[in-house]
Amino acid sequence: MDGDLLGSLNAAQQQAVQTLDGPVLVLAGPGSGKTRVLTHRIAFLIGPAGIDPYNILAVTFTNKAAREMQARLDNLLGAGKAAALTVGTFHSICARFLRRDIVHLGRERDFAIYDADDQQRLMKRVLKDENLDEKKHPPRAIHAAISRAKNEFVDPEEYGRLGRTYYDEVVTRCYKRYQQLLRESNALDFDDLLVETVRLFEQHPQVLEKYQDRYLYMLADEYQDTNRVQYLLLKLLARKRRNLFVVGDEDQSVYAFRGADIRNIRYFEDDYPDARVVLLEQNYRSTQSILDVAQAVIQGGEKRKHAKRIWTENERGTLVQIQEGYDQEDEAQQVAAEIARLIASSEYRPGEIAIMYRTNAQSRSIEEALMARSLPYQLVGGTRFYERKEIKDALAYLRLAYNPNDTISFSRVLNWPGRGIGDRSEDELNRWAASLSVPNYVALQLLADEPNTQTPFTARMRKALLDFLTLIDELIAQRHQGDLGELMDFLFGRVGFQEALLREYGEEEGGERWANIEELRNASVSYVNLPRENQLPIFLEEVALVSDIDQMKENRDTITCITLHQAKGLEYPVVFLVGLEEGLLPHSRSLDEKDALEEERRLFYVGATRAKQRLYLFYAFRRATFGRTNLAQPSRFLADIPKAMVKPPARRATAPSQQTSMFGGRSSFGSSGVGGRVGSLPGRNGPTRPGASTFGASRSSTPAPATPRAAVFFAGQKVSHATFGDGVVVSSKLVENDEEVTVAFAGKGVKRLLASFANLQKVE
DNA sequence: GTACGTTCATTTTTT
DNA sequence: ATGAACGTAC
Repeated sequence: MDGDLLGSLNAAQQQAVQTLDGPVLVLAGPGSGKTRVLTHRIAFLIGPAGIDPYNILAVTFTNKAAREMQARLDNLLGAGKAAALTVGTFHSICARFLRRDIVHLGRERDFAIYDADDQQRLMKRVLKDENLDEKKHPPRAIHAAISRAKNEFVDPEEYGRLGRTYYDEVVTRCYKRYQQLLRESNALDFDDLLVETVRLFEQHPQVLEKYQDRYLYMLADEYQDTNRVQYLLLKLLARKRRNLFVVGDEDQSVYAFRGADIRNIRYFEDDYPDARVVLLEQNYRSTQSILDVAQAVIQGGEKRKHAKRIWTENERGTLVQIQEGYDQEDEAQQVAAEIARLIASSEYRPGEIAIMYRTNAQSRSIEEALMARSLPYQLVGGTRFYERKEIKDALAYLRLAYNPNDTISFSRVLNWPGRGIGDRSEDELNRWAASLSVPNYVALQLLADEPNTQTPFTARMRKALLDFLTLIDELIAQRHQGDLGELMDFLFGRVGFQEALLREYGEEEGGERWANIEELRNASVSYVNLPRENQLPIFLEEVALVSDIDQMKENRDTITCITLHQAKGLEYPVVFLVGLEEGLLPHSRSLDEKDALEEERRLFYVGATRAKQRLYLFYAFRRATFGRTNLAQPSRFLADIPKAMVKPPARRATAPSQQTSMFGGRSSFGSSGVGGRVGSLPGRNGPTRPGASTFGASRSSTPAPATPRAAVFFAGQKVSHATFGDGVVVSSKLVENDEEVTVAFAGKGVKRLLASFANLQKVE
């Protein structure tokens, strides 16, 4: 890390870092070192300015970014110097505030945090309670409306006042019931974490003042992605001292769907007319070629208020490459082939390469292609660890041990593993508890304490329910008696977790799921040093608030497969953007809204500017969605890239009689037909000769009909040689009944060998 | 109350 | 294509 604090910064960065008091708005382009500016500013405050880190609050976009910032500060200042700094996402910071002060709102500290899945379940319960048809009122849609309202800081009453239509009325009713159930369960959903914090500050000025007096300096990253509630939070906290330092980039705003509002940048300038505005326009990350392409795409859109002039002193570098695949498998295949080539030539390591896509569903074909070549990769996103059913079930028990009134967790494990409590019993319990207006757990306690009360349960139902109550109470007792790990051991043994999984899923899958549970058990060891009472709550909170990107393993040397959204803030020497087609990027759901379309464009921009040295843009000629294949049109954003900015297309080894060149027959992207190229179907035109050209390595399983023999080796294949040892095939071509293989040997350099002669052994 | 079969929706993007 | 959700049969 940098030796001195300021020497390594340019003039604009220094200006931002050294501003001591007052509001600062930093408008920073991609790769302009804004993370460094934030970190160095904190270091500047703690060091030269002599501010106690206890008095600084930094909001990052992900928990991963928070951890990295702490690590950098340790490097700059010395380990532990910045330990008292408050740094994290809005959500984790608010959760912390609320644990401390939610009692001012007349609520309990031990609240549960509901994630997307919990929210969904709760929503279904609401629709049931309100006698609404799920078909007619999709829980997702209603919940989305509620979430939007919360992000705008609109409560159910106001929502009702604003509403005009029947649908508004339905949402209002659901919103009210939803909040009521949350309250009964002593739970907050993600949005509530922020909303309730603002409410706390507004209703209890003395609490707000406590925080205002503590946080003398505040910093926020990715400011363009803040929503109204987050904006209010910053505004309230900064009102007294006005030392608010925000960093953002309008061109990278890609979270409007969850309420992010670019206008917050303008509001900042309105709220603080004296704000110092710093522009960071120099890019240190990408080559000129990559920046040219990114700029061409972003400038093809609407006019922006703070149009920055991004520039770089970096070299021109390799030209950006646009490439068509026949379908998603071929696209993935070509990507994998090119990656294999880059790795084989020792130019790049797997960890320096990323593949980015619009939707998680696209990862599948990519994964398969990488797997087929034994290329190491990691998938960010998809089904997350903490969203697996068995994990959620285990967590539900743990949550009940902390907060037995948590309705969603309660109903989740009430009859898992099966203990004779069916839908009938559950419905009766729900209704009975509702009639007493108490949570289910409390209702069960009443049932146990007063055996003579009139209840709707048969003797058998009663026994099953009371057994469940005993189980919960044992868990609660155990939580006070031992460490988190011991609680888990007790839980798994008591409910027969492993047996239940094996019974339900069989030997193989059940075994895998149990292995996941063991992994969860392992995670508990990192909490053993905390005071016993804090282990469970802190564990549950972290589990609820970690994101996928936080889980990313940085030290592993693997190719990263990631959505464009999650890729924000990251950088890689080599980036592949795949699926650049109409309907995918821009996504079909954003086609009829101008703002949404512009957001898609920015997403493209974000993806392209992740690349440091090499950028590949891929699209497919046809693509399967929902099991149906359709012809695809190249993304309209590709049409904004002048031809001179991209590398002339690589000629495929399987060149059909007609052209395969992607520009052929078309004046530009986006328009004109795609006809005449069905002939480029790989595998139909004879054998593929792996490695014969950059993108020719499409290995088709279709047998080669008319060639003497097929190639045995392909780019990326690991081989071993008697003299040279282990190596990786760079390329291979067929020469007069033999195969000429170019191999990169570890430590021995690149050799050209004849397969018949060299006795190369395939490894794996 | 489970076990199997059929249907249906699912794909934006996430703290 | 795949999995969740619902239905009918034991």
